[in-house]
Amino acid sequence: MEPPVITIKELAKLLDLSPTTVSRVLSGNAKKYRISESTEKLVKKTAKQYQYEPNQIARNLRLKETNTIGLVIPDISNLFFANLARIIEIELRKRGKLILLSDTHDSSDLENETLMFLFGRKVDGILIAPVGLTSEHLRRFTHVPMVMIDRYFTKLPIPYVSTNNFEGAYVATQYLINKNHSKIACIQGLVNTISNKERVRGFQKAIDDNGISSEDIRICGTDFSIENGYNTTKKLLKQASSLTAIFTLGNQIAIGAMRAIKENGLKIPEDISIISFDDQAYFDLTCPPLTTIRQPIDLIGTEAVSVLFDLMDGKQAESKILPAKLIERSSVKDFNPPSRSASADEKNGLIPRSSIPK
Amino acid sequence: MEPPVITIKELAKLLDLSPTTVSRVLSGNAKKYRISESTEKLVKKTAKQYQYEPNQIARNLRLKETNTIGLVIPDISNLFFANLARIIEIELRKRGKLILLSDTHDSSDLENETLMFLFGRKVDGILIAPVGLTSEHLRRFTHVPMVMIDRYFTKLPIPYVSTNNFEGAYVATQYLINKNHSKIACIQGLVNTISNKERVRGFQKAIDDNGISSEDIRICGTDFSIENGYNTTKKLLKQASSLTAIFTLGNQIAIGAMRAIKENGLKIPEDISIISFDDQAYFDLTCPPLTTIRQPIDLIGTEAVSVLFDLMDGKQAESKILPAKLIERSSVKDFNPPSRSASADEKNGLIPRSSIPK
DNA sequence: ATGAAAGCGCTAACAC
DNA sequence: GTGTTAGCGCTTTCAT
Repeated sequence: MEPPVITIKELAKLLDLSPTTVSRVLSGNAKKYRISESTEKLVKKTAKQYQYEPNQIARNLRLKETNTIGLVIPDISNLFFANLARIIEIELRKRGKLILLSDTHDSSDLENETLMFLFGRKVDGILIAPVGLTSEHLRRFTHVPMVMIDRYFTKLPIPYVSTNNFEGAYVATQYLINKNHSKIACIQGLVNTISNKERVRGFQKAIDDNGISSEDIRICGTDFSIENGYNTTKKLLKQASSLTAIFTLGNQIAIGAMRAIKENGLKIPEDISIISFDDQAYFDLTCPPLTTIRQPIDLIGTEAVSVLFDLMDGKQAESKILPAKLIERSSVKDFNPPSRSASADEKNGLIPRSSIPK
Repeated sequence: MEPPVITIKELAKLLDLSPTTVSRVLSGNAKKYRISESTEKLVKKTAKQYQYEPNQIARNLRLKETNTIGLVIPDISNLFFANLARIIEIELRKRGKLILLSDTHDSSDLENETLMFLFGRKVDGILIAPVGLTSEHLRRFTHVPMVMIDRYFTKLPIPYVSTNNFEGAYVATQYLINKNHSKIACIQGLVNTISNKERVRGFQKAIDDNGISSEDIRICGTDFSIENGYNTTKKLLKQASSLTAIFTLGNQIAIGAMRAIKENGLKIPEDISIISFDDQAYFDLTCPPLTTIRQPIDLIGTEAVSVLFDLMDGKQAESKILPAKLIERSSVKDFNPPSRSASADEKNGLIPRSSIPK
């Protein structure tokens, strides 16, 4: 199992040339340095023959660039980030960059550690969806080209690309209200992250604009996980019996919420309506198909990469807030009592929520 | 925007010490070289003060190890791989390694290119779910520690960790047959990959073992995408009107298939039953909840990393085939004509498939 | 208890 | 057209 590695020096000796010449040919600068065609050919042929592959580490050290971009995200198994990672990978590959991936599991400590690592690796740039709870540790890295995606901090001199979370949440909430819901729970994600805060703000604004009493609504939940969606919904169903609709602030929260609702023998939307932030491919197949606010994931990815490259080129880089879009399916019913027909749950001996008086 | 980078040399000058001493302290070898406690403390303090962070590139060049593992997968936005990536990330982080991620989009060319890149980056090891169509290009990299996950080649001297695809598919098919299905279509993934071939083999074996005529079954489809699931199902529904069950060989294929079935106004499982390879978190929420064959994703990830580290330690490394598990939900009905009740589709003017005679 | 010097593999001034 | 040399930042013999 002999590693068949050949260096430029060895190649040079083999060819009875200097490493310089070999290097020049192999990095495509033969013309520029007027290397004779015969040597150029010979070098290339021999390199191929010996399967020469440049040692990028040495190259990086010399050139002070690594063609590597750090991608730092909170959870690669969340389809939102997985999809984002995919589009980013495509964009970066086009530009000849490789991804150094780090999953922070929503831990600021891991994030900080990771950034130190990436910094040590001399990545050319960083694309980060920060955990979002603290921002100060990011300041140390403002000298490396960095753009924040999804989650961000406005007070940092670091550009960002994200969804218009406020507007998306406002639209979702208004949609619920238009369908005559007023007893609404909002199950939020990681509490102090900006995307969460903006969504909550949008929710709250719509509630206020419509003159709905703050006693009618609930804002609860702790993070973007399935478990949070599940546990919070379970609690809500136990406590707030008059609830008619739930707004989940993330795709995984929605899964957990739907699971809890189902387990409790309730029907969506007959007994309780649900709408979620962040659309995913399978939401048209759930029971029932889920009404959502879709984020422009591909656009976020391409824009983020584009902004990062502007930054690396020393150009001016502007933050971008991209619009979200309501995808209407059938998980929200027009809550207009009295209900037209008894739901299937009566068979299970459960009191259908739709018959509970306001 | 001055990059606050300080090197060991500068630190040494500042401290009026040699780079050697500084290096020794900073790499935790103060004791070993009997550095005086006072200098040790001073060095550490100053390093911290100046936020010294070792240049890993230089370190790598010298040490010939990068603490980086290449992770090569066909599609990071496929939840199977996203989940795999997550568990692998966790395991590698425990061991102080970073991930160089590459998405090959099921292209052997990209895969080959990527491997060259990774090789040039001198990754310590490679975890790869190869595209799986060709294997020869992998031979060039047999000198770097590598383990294949999910897809693999038995003829290569490279260990692998995967699911027992044959058995899983056999169980799924037998399950269908036990429910009295015989007109079954199998929508496959990327045709020549081993995971696909093994699943098809399991399907075929169950068919044969039960004496079902090959004319009753269909094996079609091209790859693991949602689109393939959708298009193939559309075609099947048009052509094979007597079909009673579909076995999809991947989670994304299942999404596409369900979407096509739904679009055609058919009901699962009343009109057509469906079972899928590769369970995902949301499959208990689809309409109806999907019966699946679950792969032990976490185990695949931890085992793969463990085998890779054995390899890197020069130890013997064994391939592993892990068991799959049937998750029974409600997308397969007992196909026992005559049907008990007319389905809802009659309202739409559609002839329910369940009433089509064998 | 500490330092000098060499070298990892590459590229780029600066020769000629 | 091609070669010499130096150096990227680090670690590690070998010295003292």
